[in-house]
Amino acid sequence: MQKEGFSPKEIIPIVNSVIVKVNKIPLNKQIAELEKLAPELLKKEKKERDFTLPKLLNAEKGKVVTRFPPEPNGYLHIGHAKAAIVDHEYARIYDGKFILRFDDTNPENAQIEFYEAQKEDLRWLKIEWDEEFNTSDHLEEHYRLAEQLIKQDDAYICVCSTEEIKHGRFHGKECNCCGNTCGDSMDLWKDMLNSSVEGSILRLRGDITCDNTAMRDPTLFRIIDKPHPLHGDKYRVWPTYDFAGAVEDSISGVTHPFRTKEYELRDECYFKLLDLLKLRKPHLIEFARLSIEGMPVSKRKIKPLIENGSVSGYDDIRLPTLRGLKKRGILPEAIKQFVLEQGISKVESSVTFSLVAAANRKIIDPIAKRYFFVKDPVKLIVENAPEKIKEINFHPINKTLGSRTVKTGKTFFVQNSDMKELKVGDIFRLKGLYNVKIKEKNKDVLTEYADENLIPGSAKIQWTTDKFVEMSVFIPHFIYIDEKYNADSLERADGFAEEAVLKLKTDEIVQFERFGFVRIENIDDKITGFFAHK
RNA sequence: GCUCCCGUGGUGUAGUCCGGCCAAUCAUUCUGGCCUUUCGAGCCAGCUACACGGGUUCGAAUCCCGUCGGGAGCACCA
Repeated sequence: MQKEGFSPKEIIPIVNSVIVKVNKIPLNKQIAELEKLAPELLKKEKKERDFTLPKLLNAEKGKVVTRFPPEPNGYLHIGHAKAAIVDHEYARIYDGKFILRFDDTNPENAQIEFYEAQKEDLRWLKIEWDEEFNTSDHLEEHYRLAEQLIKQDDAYICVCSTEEIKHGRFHGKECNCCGNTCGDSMDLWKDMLNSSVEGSILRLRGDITCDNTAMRDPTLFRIIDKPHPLHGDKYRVWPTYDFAGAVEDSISGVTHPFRTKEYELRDECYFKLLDLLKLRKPHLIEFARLSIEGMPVSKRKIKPLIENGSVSGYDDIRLPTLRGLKKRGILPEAIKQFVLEQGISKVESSVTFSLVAAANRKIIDPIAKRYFFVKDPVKLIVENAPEKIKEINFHPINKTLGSRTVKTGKTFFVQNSDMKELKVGDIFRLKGLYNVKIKEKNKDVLTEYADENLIPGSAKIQWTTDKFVEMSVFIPHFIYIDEKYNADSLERADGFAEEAVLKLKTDEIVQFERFGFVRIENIDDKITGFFAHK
């Protein structure tokens, strides 16, 4: 508009006067007029939102490299899944490379079993990596770079106590070690590596008065005299996260490293280190941690529960670990969908589990077989019951799932809660079978056969015959409420399932009609269910 | 205390960089209806949001200043 010589200032008054005129016309005439002039403006079309991740800055097809850098110190949870999925997804979108890197530079944390366990978790998520390595395998290179920093006098050895260092950093005061020359530091560094000196650390010469406290001469290397799960006693000087993370991202060619936003303050340190080392600088991106309401992710909260037996282990269905989610019948595809829906914003938020459930339901509803499970069963007798051999489909729409055949007599079991809703004289339908009329409600419920025609609006409830299978379904609830462990977080629903569930195998996810989606597990020949969601 | 990040309906999220196409997206939840031999799915409708206060501008969710609220960091843990 301005290009054509008009300015908004000139046009706005004209527009305003026209609006006044148009508004004087009755609404229905306005609509009629618009219908003639531009009918397309009257339709409001629904926009579809796609859940692809936003474009990456400085990204070129074929040249994007991402990485997922877990510390092998536990099983992966939904938070890891977010990082891994985002990393993996970007590499895929840009035809790039995705690296799995174990950040195992603290022998006190790294544990041998978790290298493989985490890979299993990733494979279950259907995440494949193009390259895999351990940061601990690059230690010699880290040492070389450390020495480079010392030679440049950009780092120095500090032998002060933790307390002194803390104090100095807090008040922005240098310690005496800061005056160490590069010669001094190099000698002390060699001592760290080769002798049994204790307590020395290598510190970056940052800025002890910097507003960003992460820059107040952060620790780059420290001594940890503990055998490493992969390298044993070979090394005792280990890089900290600040050093190892920056260096590894750079030298392994990562172009777009992602991390959670609690590291944001360390960005400055990250880039300063790479500057001093004359290494390539990747494009760092931070996002908020992902947390699900009532399902804590932190080890601080989960570990005690495992140790005191409040939960069965890291695969407890109340936990947001990948193993826990798997156990309750959440599919990896649903987790991926859920994560991508959340995107990579920096807003700290707590998401309801129903978003996970919705994603999962969308996938399993069309393919999950339906079965009858009767919670808190009561006996139901049908007078004049015709003996039937009835074939009932496993799915209302998806006929390829087949059917089962049930032989019925006059004894059934139905849910106590359903019977409470009905009174003597009511007619309801044994779902898939026929109608019955309630005659008496005592300990058992006495009914009589009441025709087979469908009665619109009547209750249709699930049932079993007297050939039932006793089983329990475990239902998870919030494990933490207001920062407190919820002792009622695991509910057990006991009841009778129809005989056909005996043919189910471990890991099958079915729907118990009017109950919910349940993953089946055969434990010691006893069939058990784990509740996923409604 | 200091520094940094964040603030869009009940819950998430798009839009914020680069002001106008935003009487604000999509999902989920909830409510009502339709449909259905499930309380599931599907379909339709509805509710509810730019934290607050100033400023800049013809025009602000978007830019500036301030306030408030939430989070993070101030580790020899990542």
